[in-house]
Amino acid sequence: MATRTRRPRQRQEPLSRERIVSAAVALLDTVGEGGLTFRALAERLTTGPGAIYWHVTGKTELLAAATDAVVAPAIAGDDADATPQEAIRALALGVFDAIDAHPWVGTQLARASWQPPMLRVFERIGRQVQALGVPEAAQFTAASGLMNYILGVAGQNAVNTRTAEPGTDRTEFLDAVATAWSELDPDQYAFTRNVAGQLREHDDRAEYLAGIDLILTGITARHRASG
Amino acid sequence: MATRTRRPRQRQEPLSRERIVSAAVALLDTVGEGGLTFRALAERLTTGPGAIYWHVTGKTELLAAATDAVVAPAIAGDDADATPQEAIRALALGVFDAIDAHPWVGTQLARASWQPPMLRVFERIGRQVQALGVPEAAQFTAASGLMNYILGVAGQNAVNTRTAEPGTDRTEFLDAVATAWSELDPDQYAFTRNVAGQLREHDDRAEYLAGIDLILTGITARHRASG
DNA sequence: GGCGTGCCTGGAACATCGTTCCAGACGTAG
DNA sequence: CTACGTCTGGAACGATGTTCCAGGCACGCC
Repeated sequence: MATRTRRPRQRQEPLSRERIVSAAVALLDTVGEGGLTFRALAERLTTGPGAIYWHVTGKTELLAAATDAVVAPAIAGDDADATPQEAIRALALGVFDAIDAHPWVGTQLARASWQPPMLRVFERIGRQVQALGVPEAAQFTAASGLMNYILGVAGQNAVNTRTAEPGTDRTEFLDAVATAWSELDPDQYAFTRNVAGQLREHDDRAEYLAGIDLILTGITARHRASG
Repeated sequence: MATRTRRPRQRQEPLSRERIVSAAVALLDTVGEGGLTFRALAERLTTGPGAIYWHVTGKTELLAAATDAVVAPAIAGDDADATPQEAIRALALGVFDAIDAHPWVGTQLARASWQPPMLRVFERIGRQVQALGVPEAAQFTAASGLMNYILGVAGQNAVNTRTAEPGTDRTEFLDAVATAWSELDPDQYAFTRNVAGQLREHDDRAEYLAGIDLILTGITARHRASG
């Protein structure tokens, strides 16, 4: 009988950190944030909850790893031949699209900035801010301003997709909110009522970019010869 | 014996929604987000968990009510005689200070925008954006840009105070992060290393306001005669 | 005065979660 | 063949949000 020594356990596959993280991502994508359970994860991997803890310290680390696994590739582009503005826009869009594809990432990014994924974003933004000619003393302010805006939108997108019931479409949800807005008290909420229509029609992505541009305009306008 | 008819139950006080909410705020302030438990809350009110559910539908509503109770008074000022910029700054500072005093509010605001507290902020910001002379088509973008920035900072403040161990001071925490930054790989994280010093010295409040000003500059610069 | 009715209480119980524990299977080195 | 360290997975623990329900209390009606 041939030696079966080289088989990697005769189980299907030997359960590794990578397999766990990718199963977690799949679970999060299909069942949402609340669906990531060590028991559900164990079932998906045909094992028990205890086995997972051998490869991962806990849920916090697992979520961080899952987030990094999704965001890292999304922001990996080169800014070689692009204006600083274009590079920042591209970077911001990378984050946006990652969240759009995996809504749970929004919550996670907002909760765990200063960790690998967002730290990478911060570094990339900072370099472009430098390239923009912002004086050194103002670079931190400019970069973290952009970061905070991005994180704010991240959280909002997460909220919007979480609030919407699983079945309903995103446009239905916006429609519902817009309708609620237009029924607010005309005295107390004059402005909100007024822009309810714009909320209904607006394009998330475009609006997001417009916000980025607003900040970029502010940054460049302030640090120019005669501003 | 005098009639004891008019006494409001001879228990201490008859347990009302207000009493529950204010106990929840007190609990959140002392023990943090994770400390708000229906059991702990019941003990504080010398009752059982079940009684609370008669006045409040669940934890979500309780958190929302607690947040509103803290934020509503914090943003209740009149913008009568102030420039739009000043009014927006004052409003933003109101939110900031509320979060500073009650860190759990940050998480909550970021999670539940489009609800009473943040809706009020949105309305107030919107009016000032109007007063700024922003054309109608761009008002929604400007107002939600500001909102998203505020919500981003809200989330970050919450993260910063949550991450820091209960005992450590905030400056210690910043110091630790700054040190970690300055020990990053010089090639991969040149910019981040560079601004580590600014992170250590920076004033949260001032930095926050600077971000607001950046966006305000962007808004006004864009919508001016020859922009 | 009795007495039912409905608001409100609070303790027990349930389902589920993150996490820990541990007996044992597996492959490898001696 | 045996001993050991790696890895498994099911059971069990403590805590949580929530539901259930038997009972207490004040008030309105006879």
